[in-house]
Amino acid sequence: MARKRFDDSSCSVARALNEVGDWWSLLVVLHAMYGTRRFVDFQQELGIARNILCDRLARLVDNEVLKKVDVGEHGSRFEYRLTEKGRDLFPIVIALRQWGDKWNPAPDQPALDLRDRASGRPIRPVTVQNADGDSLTVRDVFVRDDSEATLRKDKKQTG
Amino acid sequence: MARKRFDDSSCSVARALNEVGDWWSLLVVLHAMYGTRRFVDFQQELGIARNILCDRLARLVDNEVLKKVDVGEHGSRFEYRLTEKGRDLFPIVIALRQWGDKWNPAPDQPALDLRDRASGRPIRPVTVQNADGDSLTVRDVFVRDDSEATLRKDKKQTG
DNA sequence: TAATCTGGTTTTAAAATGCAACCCTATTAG
DNA sequence: CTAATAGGGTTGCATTTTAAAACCAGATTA
Repeated sequence: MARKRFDDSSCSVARALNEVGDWWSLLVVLHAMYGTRRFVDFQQELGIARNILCDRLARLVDNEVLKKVDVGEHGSRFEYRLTEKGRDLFPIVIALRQWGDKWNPAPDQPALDLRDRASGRPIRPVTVQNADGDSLTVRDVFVRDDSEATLRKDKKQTG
Repeated sequence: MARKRFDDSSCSVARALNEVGDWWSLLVVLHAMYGTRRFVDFQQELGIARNILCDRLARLVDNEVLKKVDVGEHGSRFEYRLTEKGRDLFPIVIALRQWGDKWNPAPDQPALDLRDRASGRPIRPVTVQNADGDSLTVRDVFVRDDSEATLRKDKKQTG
């Protein structure tokens, strides 16, 4: 049988992956962040099959990550632009890029150098931080269980 | 034909997605961060097919996101534990969770409450920051092109 | 000795993917 | 005015992946 979906999963990570967790969607979002807006440009830059690109764009529009804008200009009639929800994927995309650059660096070319437009200086590595802005590892955090405040049972859950 | 792979892509995001960008891998990593280590536990918590779990665990071990440890204890003979590379996915997983909680909140239950173990206070939203620690949007950054320092040509590239 | 647990592999059917070909509208070239 | 071309898709088909369930084998427990 076919791929399982997580639409109604109690885990928000699973629900997020349901919207942008397949092979192409996040790459489409990435290129949209770099300024790509037109169907043919996505297609050529990504090397994605046209029907798959159609499907991904439609799904991203359905999920309100992109919006489809009718621009009546010569030839190119539609543009796909990021919504606020889509732009909000920025930390995820950058964190993925940094992880890839760190652990699977391209042998020949250097890592992409992203900089703050205002200062011209490089951005920081994306980290999880506490209220004071100190970076935390997975071992530095705990889940404050909801039931902790009321009743202690049924701990294990997907998510 | 089958799924395209990005092993040799010049884009580090594509290479990262090649390792953890499918439907299950990141959920496996997520549960590993929550403490899951044994095959059967992953299988039950995720509701994943056993053959797919086998494949994902093997791929994650191949990519050095997990390591397979032989523990000769009663019954459970292997454990899958996160490597440093795997633990380094922490910001990505948390950013995904926060994005999911923000844009697709579960109707009934509240968002997972992650806290700093030391202070007991909630963690911050994961953001991209400049050198001073100020949060940046996608519009606040630019790519310092490598060729910018030498020669200005051939701008467009996957990644 | 039988039942059970762990960690798989095999089989089978349903989806997803990639490629190429086709379609329709709007623009540009001649 | 007609032909060629670009944008944005849709359709058909062969190949891969996936999911589910059945099966398997070594070690432990009953």
